[in-house]
Amino acid sequence: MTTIYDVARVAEVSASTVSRVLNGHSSVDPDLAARVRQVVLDLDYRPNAVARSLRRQRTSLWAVIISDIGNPFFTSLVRGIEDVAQEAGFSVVLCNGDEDPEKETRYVTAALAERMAGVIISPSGRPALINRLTEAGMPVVAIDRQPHGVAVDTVLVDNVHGAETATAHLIDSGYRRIACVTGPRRISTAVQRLRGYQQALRAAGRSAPEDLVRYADFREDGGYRAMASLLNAAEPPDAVFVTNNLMTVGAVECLVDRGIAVPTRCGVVGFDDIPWAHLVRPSLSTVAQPTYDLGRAAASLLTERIANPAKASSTVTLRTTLRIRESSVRSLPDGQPAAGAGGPARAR
Amino acid sequence: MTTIYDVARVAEVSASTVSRVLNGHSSVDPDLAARVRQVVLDLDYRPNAVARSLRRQRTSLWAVIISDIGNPFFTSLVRGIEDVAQEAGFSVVLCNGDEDPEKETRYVTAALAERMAGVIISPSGRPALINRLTEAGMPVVAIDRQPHGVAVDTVLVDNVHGAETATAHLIDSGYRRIACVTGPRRISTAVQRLRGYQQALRAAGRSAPEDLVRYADFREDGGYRAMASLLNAAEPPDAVFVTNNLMTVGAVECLVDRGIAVPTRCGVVGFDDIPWAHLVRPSLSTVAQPTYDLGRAAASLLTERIANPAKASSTVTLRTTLRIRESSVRSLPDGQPAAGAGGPARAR
DNA sequence: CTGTTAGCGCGTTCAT
DNA sequence: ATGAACGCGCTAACAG
Repeated sequence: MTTIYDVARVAEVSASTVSRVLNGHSSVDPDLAARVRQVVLDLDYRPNAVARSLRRQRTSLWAVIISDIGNPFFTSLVRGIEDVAQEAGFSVVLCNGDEDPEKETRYVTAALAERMAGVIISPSGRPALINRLTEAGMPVVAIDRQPHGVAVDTVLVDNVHGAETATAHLIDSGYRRIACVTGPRRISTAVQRLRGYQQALRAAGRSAPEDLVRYADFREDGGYRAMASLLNAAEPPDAVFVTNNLMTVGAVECLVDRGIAVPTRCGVVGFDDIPWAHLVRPSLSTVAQPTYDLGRAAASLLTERIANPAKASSTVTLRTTLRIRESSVRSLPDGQPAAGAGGPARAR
Repeated sequence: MTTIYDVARVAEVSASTVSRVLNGHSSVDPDLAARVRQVVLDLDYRPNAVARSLRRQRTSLWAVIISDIGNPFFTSLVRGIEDVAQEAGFSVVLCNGDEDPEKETRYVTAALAERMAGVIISPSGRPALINRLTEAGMPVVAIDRQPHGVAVDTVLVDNVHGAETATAHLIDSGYRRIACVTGPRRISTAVQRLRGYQQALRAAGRSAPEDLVRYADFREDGGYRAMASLLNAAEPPDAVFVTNNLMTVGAVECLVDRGIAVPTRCGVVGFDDIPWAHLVRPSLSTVAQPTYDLGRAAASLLTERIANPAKASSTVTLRTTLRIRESSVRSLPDGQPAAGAGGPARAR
């Protein structure tokens, strides 16, 4: 492997000069610089990033620790992060936390050990992990989920408001026993979306009975089981608000398996879009998140934090959008079956 | 940040001893070792992986450069890789090549600069990239796609056979004008699956007319446009074999938009499963790949290659499985509409 | 079994 | 504007 000394020798300059040419921190005689650059090309010299990192005490790598690589919500997020990172001269490495605290811990450890430049994480619960990062002086941005009791830059959506809007829409559509399938109590997102659901019911003068609420794990199977449990109740719901995309898929599967027609016998609104939502029959009404922009916002916060480690931490909240499709509209005022945006004759 | 010297000083030993205790390469007096370990805990000492990598001239990171993080085919693959990597003591960083040669190049450069321990890549075409890696002595495994003219460990599925089976199934179902939507000519996977399609037609004594073949980009939009182009032909097909999952989704969308009933007026078989295939109506027949095992196989090859850089390169080929669902079965022998595995009353 | 010494490849002083 | 010297933190070679 060719080193900076090989380049220096062939170009007949010192290693310092080569370093200066490559990093442009100090001015170098143009002729020398040209000679160096030519030799770099000739020898196909590639600076050793490991040595550079050791010397500079920082790398140009960001760790993005997401909680489930299989969830399409995160893929768009990652694109947003990557685009900003590249502009700022960082490379992004993805770490699949997999909603598994142990895996997540391993990746946090790795990010620390590799002295990465920063971390963007959607924490699956434990505030201790975030603390380990911040205490080590690692620039951190939390995304999608609000860590408890830790001052850290955070990017969220208006979970309460989004859930409220979705639930209000179900009420307006004429559903009367509206259930909610939400995520683990330790995850802020699950709690906030449940709260929005409850507020909407109260605002409409309804009670928010606990027997219509289920706590699952944000996964497909969890959604399926929660829905099954709701349907087995003495008085089953006639609509359900599900607080993430994978659980929504599970809930719909359950309804299909039991032959319960959507939206006629049971209305459904999910949180997070799912890909190919338009291919699913009935097409699913969802609270859509600006995932790409969430990624961009997180990345921007991280670059700022890296540039200025002392600045006060901030929270950015982005707006959600209710996308009404078929699964939540029982009928139009004139009595015809609904065909909302994204309906059978969906526009491309 | 506490260093190995801090630990050495407090434990009243030399830095070498601390290193030996931590790495276990050489035996150390049990009492000393215990003392060192205690100090490590007390000080919360974390070895600097950057310094270690510089000194050892290798890291414990694998780069996994996948061609599209949004394609669920890869997510399961990644899990397989991660599981094996962890057993072997490596961490996996994911790089999203995004079917974009420029991005891919950047990540290959980064993997080289960071002196990563190895690379698993699904190359989006350019053999030059693989060459850059191997010439630099980087252990490499190609996955999903066969690089041209480069001797490198590779993990594939039996693309020709899988495509042949799928096409034969369409023939057996009574379709007569069977089209094929395949991927870019530069990607081996696209070529092989097309060849399987052609072989099946010839084996059935049919010609394989070029006007029923379309080359697209392995993405949803490409599949949509290819299908549209087929339907605009003078003699449109009555069935289509699509060589990857995202294009299959696009093709079905196109059929839905034009009101062409599947499988009645047009049969469809795709390659690669798609998630929630069971929620899509009609449910899609596909050639399923053992994605998790593909990942495991690639990771195993990489560990072997790292352990023995001189060994001859090998190719592992895994079998695919045809999953017949609704989209490819026009009717049962008795004339009733089909309800295959994964049909409306799908078993969980 | 342990400590001393050296050097991985760079970037950054400090002189000149 | 340039070069010499040093050290980032660690592990491997060598002595003892």
